[in-house]
Amino acid sequence: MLTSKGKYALRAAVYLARHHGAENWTLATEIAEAEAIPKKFLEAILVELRDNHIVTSRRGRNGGYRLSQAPERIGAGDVIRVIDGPLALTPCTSRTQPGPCHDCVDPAICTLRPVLQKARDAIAAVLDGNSLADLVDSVGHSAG
Amino acid sequence: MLTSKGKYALRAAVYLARHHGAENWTLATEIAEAEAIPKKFLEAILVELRDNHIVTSRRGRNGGYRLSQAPERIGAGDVIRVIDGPLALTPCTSRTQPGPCHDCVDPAICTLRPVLQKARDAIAAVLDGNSLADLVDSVGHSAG
DNA sequence: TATTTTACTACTAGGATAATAGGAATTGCA
DNA sequence: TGCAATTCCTATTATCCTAGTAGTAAAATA
Ligand code: FES
Ligand code: FES
Repeated sequence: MLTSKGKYALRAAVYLARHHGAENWTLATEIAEAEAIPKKFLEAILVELRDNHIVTSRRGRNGGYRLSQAPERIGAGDVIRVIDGPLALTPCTSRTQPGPCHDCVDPAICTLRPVLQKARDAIAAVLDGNSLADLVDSVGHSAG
Repeated sequence: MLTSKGKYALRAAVYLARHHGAENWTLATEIAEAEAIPKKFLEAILVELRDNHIVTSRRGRNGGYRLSQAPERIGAGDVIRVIDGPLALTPCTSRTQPGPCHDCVDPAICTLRPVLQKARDAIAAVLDGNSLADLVDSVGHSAG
């Protein structure tokens, strides 16, 4: 399951994708109200997305947030990874943040890993294969 | 990510699959030692698996645990669902425990659901498509 | 009846989640 | 220059979840 934070982040990103334009800065307040996300919580999320180069921010009057790249070039998986961590089901099958499984007796002959690896690949294929732009016009008819 | 509990459960189930036989009862202690799982914790896990008809138990001397069905008929996803909950990334995309997403403004026109639905289907295809028997002999060459 | 083994109930330490609060820093405008 | 808007930063909090541990009861067998 995604965390609320992860869902908020994805919804905010899709909102920015929907309102994406050359010099179009969107206010945190606007996103918070439109998507019913607690404002202060959303601010923290946007800062994390900024630190990970998903969004760009501008302070002061006429400030706000916008996507760092075109919505077509940002995958749903990119946003989720930043906020909720790796898509994989175990450290040993993560491609972006690989690590050892401390609780597996002998990782070299682990019987779980092959399946979990396939599961990760399947999840990543879907989440990385759908950009924010895809999500924007996916209501009712999701893309491949 | 799976929880440790979920991984323990899957490892225990694979152990039982590897030692599956007509009247072959395996001790919790044996599994715990072989898989380096805290014994008391494993007992609690096995009770949950029993309550959900994944394993069958027998008390007293010569007691123990065994799979309720042939290893070929139990999917990896079945075990994970019991211990870690739905495979889906959101309540709205769960097939086994569907529920509303309280934090989505209007679920009827949710832009996230189509992709998340595909993600769930992809995960479920892998995890339900691989039985415990598949896992047993999957070291190094995972099955389709 | 003694021993083995599962079953049940209760408890705990630590960490993660989902926020909230208050103010500092920056920018634009009058 | 000063004010207002807006992001940014640093705590703090309540609640739940995770990963166990401890002790005992119940059942089956020899
Ligand atoms: S080594 Fe990662 S699940 Fe076994
Ligand atoms: S309704 Fe479930 S993610 Fe929007």
